Amino acid sequence: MDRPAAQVPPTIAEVARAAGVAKATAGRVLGGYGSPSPELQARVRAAAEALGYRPNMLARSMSTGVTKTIGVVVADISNPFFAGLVRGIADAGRAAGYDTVLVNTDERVDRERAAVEVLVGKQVDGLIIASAAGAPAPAPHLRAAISRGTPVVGVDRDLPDLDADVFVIDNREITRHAVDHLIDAGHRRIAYAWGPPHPGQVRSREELLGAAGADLSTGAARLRGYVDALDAAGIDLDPRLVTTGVETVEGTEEALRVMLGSARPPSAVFATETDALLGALRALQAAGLRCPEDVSLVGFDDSPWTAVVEPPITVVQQPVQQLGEAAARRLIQRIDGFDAAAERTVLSARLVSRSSVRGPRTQPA
Amino acid sequence: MDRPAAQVPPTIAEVARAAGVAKATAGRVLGGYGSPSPELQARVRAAAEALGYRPNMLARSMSTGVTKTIGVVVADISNPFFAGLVRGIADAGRAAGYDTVLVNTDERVDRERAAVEVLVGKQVDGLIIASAAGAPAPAPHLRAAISRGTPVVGVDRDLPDLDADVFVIDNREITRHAVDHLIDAGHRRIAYAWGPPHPGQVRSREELLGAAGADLSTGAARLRGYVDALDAAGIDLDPRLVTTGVETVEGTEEALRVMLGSARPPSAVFATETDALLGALRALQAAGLRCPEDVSLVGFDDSPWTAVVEPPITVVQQPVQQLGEAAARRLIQRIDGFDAAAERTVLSARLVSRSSVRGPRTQPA
DNA sequence: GCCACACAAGAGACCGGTCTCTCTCTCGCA
DNA sequence: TGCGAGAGAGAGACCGGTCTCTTGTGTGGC
Repeated sequence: MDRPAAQVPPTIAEVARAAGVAKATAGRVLGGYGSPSPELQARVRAAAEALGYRPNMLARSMSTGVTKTIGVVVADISNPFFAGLVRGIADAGRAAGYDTVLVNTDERVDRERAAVEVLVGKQVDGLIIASAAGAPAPAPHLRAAISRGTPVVGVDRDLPDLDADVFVIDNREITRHAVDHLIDAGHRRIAYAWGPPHPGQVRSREELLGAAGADLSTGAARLRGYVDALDAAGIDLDPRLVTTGVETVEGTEEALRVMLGSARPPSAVFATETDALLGALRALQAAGLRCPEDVSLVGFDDSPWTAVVEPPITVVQQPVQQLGEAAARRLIQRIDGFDAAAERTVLSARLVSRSSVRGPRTQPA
Repeated sequence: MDRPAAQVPPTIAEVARAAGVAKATAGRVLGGYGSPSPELQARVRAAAEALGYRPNMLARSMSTGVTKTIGVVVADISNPFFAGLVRGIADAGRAAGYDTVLVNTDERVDRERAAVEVLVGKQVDGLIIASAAGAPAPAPHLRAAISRGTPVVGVDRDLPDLDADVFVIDNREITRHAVDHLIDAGHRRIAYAWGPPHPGQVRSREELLGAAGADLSTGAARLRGYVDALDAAGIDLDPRLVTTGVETVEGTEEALRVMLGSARPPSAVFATETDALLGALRALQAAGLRCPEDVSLVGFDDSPWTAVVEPPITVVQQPVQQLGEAAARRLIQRIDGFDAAAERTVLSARLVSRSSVRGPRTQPA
C-alpha cells in the first residue's frame, strides 16, 4: 500500500468502551458538561489520548443546534475593501469562537440568493452580508433566513425593509465633505467617477438621480453627497461630468479621457472607488495632464499606496476593519439572544488631506 | 411579541407526515436518491413547498460524511496576495459545489495549529494552507489531518516532509531574474528589502543564509535567488544591504533610510513584498531621492497601482489567482479519491518591465 | 440507626438526514 | 394460471455527539 489508509477516527463510544465506562460518561468528560468524578475523568482522558480522539463538531452541532460558524457574503474578497471588512469580521468572530464561511457574489443577486440559501442550509449561526440587492429588490432570501431564526446583519449596504441591524459609512456626508473640499479650492467643474450603473449617457439631473435609485445603496448615497455639495455652492449639475455604466479601471479611464478632452473639461475628479481612482490616474497620464497642477484629485478608500505616490493623494478613509468588527460583534450578540429593535449604525469616514488638490488652472468665470 | 418567534423549520419527517408517506420516501424525493414514483414525488414536493422545507445540510453531512466545505488557512486575508489566492480557491471550489471556511493566522504557528484542528474537527473535506510552519517545524498538525483522511494541499509555501501536493511560485528563479535585470542595468550595490526575520544585524554571508533557513520558505527562496544573481555576476554579497528582522512598511522605510544615508548607499532596491515596496518608496521620498534617476526599484506582487504611479514600477507578477485555483482543483481531485503520489507544482512568475530601472548615477568602479 | 437527599453513572432517546433491508405489489413469461 | 424478477414503499438502523431520565451509591441529618 503506497499511501497508508486513513484510519477511521475513534468516536466517543469507542473511547468509552476502552475506558470501561458508559458512552454518556465519556461524553461528559470529553464534552466538558455534567460532573464526572475525577477518577473516571482521568480514565476517559487517558483512553481518549491513547486512541487519538478528536470531537466531531458536526455531530456536536447536530445535537446542540449551534455550529459556531458565521456566514459572510460579499461581492469580491480580492477587493481590498472587502478583504479588510472580512478581516475585521474574522477577528471579532474568532475572539468569540466563531469560524467564517466566505462567499463571493460579484454583486450578482442570483448568486447572493444562492449563497444565503446554502449558508442557512449549512446552519450557520448568523449571516453578515454586503447585499447587492438594492432598494427595488426586497431581498426575500434574507427575510427567509431571518424568519428561520438565523440572525442577519448588513454591512456597507443598507438592507431595505428588513428587520436587521446594519452598519454603514456616512457615505453621503463624507462625499459632500470631500466635494466641498474641492469647491473650496475653487473648482466648479468636478467630474464624478463611478456614477450609477445606468447604461448610456444620462441627460438630466432627474434622470441621474433616478438612475442612482433610492438613498440606500452606497453608490446612490455618494452621488447624493456630490449633488448636495454642488447645490449648496450654487453649481449647476452637469450630467456629462458623471460617468455612468462603467465599473472597471479601463472603463473609467476611457470615460474620463473623453471628458478631459472635451471643450469644457473638468478641473477636478472625485473618484468613488479605488478602481475609479486608478482609472482617473491612468486617464491623466494618457492625456498628459499632471496632478495637481492640471487636475485635482480626491479618491475613496485609503489604500497604503495613495500616500506614497507622487503626489500623495487626498482620500476618503473608511474605517473598514472596524466596520467588520462592529458588525460581527453585533451579530454575535444577536446569536446570543440579544433582543432589541434593529439598529442602523453609521460609522464616520474621514477625509485625509494630502497634496492632490489645488486651485484650478484658470479661474472659472 | 415584538419580533416574531422564529418558527422551527420543518424536517423531512414532518414533510413525510404531511404528504402521507414514510420518512424514507420523503427523503428519497427531497434528497434526490432512490427512485420514488412520479405520483409520490409530486405529493412530497407539494408538501415540502407548503411547509417551506429546506434540507439541513448538517444532518446530511452527518450521515454522508461529506460537508462540501474546504478549509483555507492563510496569514492575513487583508494582504492582497492572500486575498487573490482565496478568491481563486473560492472560485474553483464553488464551481465544484464547495464552500470555503477561512482562517487567518498572522503567520503564527500556534494559531495555525489551532485553525487546522478546528477545521478538521468541523469535518472539512479538505484543507488548503499557506503554512507558516517552516522547515524546522515538521508540521505535526498537518500530518495528523492527513492521517485522519483529510487531504491537505499546500500553497505558496512548501510543506516539508509531508506527503501532500504543493503549489508554489518559482521564487528563486524569478528573483534571480529580477536581480539580473538590475545588474544588467549596471547596478552592483542592490539592497534587498525584507530579508530573513533574523533579529539584529547579520555580519556574514553564511550567517545570512543560515538565518534564511532551508530553501523551502518563499523568503529563503527569494534570498537565494538574490545571492545566485550576485554570485553569477561576481558581486560580493554585502550583508548590510539586506534588511533583517523587519516586516512592516515602517520598519522597511527606516532600515532603507539608514542604508541610503550610509557612506556606500545602494543604487537599487529589490523589494520582496508589496509592503516592502511601499516602505522603499517612502524611504526614497524621505531621503529626497528620485526613482529611477537616483535609485532603481523592482518590486514583488503586481498590485494595480504599481502601473499608474510615477514612475511605473517594474515588478515581479505572480499568478496569484491561478495558484489558488490550481490548488483547489487538485484538492478536489484528492477529495474525489485521486490517488497518485503527491506533486510539487511550480507556477512561473514573470517580470513586468516598466520604468523604475535605469543605470546607476555613478558608474561603479 | 434510619431515612432522605445529593450526586455520579448508566441507558437510551434525540438531532435530521441517508441508506439498507424487507415486504408487497405488479408485470412478464412459461 | 403460477411463479420469479424487479421495482417501489415502509420500517428502522445509523452517523457521533448531547442530554434527559433512571438507577444506584454514598453521605448527612435527626
